[in-house]
Amino acid sequence: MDISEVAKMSGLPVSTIRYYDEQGLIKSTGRSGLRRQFNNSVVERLAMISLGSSVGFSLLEMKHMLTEQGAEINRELLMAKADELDNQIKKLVTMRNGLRHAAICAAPSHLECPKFLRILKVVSKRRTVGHSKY
Amino acid sequence: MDISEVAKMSGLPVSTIRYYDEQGLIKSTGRSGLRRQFNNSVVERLAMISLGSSVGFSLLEMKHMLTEQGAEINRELLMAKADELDNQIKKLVTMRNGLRHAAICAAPSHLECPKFLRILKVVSKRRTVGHSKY
DNA sequence: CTACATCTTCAAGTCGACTTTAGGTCAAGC
DNA sequence: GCTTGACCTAAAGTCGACTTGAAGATGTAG
Repeated sequence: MDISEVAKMSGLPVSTIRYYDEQGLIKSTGRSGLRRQFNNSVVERLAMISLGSSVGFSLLEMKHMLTEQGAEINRELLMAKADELDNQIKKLVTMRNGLRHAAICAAPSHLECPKFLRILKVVSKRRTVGHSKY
Repeated sequence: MDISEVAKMSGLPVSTIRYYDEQGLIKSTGRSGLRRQFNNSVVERLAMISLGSSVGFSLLEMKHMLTEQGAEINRELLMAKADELDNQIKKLVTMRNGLRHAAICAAPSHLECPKFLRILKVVSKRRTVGHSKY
């Protein structure tokens, strides 16, 4: 299938798909003339990449996670990434609860509300989901 | 307090603090000579900003959420952002479960595992936490 | 009073993740 | 056989979030 078909099915711009190809995140099955050809599986792979980046993984990280033929190291990596996500989820929940509270709180400024301030104590310093080896 | 003191207390680089000041995310209480002076409250504000960006909010979004003197519109905004986080949390949980499963799954490639593929169906198209008005 | 550590500004540089642009290729339909 | 539309590459541009660098000002210790 042609790249525009992939674009339609995945909802991603053609330019992005080409970019992911260049970066080695996806592979075409070959060329027809100079046109890249893809099979259906690339659509799932793209969905996975989109999900990954939506939760804060870099393209490089996604590349490592999506290597073909599950190697040992890969499974460990996946577990490690899952743990990172657990951490991240805690932060999100903290922030969400904080926001909901702030929205109904009577304190003049959110930063003057003790309940709101308490949530800040939970925060660690990491800015993104993953900074580990991969 | 001097900027380097703020840096020490917040764990952020001086350059970042100056940058946030330029961007209007924080305010100094004034200058002593040409040196910015800050009071303790800026440390909580910085913690809040860090938390926000760690969960995917842009600096501009954080700026809107942290305006002083809770205006009506602000509380609505906070609720809206909390809802966005709820969405985001669902995605994180989905991804985490998917990763954990993939790590123990027997399928040769994760993308061949039906359970793993199922999680992809949950995915929406949003890449970041917020693309709303603010 | 002078040295110097610490601040200042402003401009330019970096990085990831793309997008845009310019110029070129090719299969298909008229 | 020529036009057209979908594709191609390579290079440059963009955007957010900072960092770095150069050159200058200032508070404080000796």
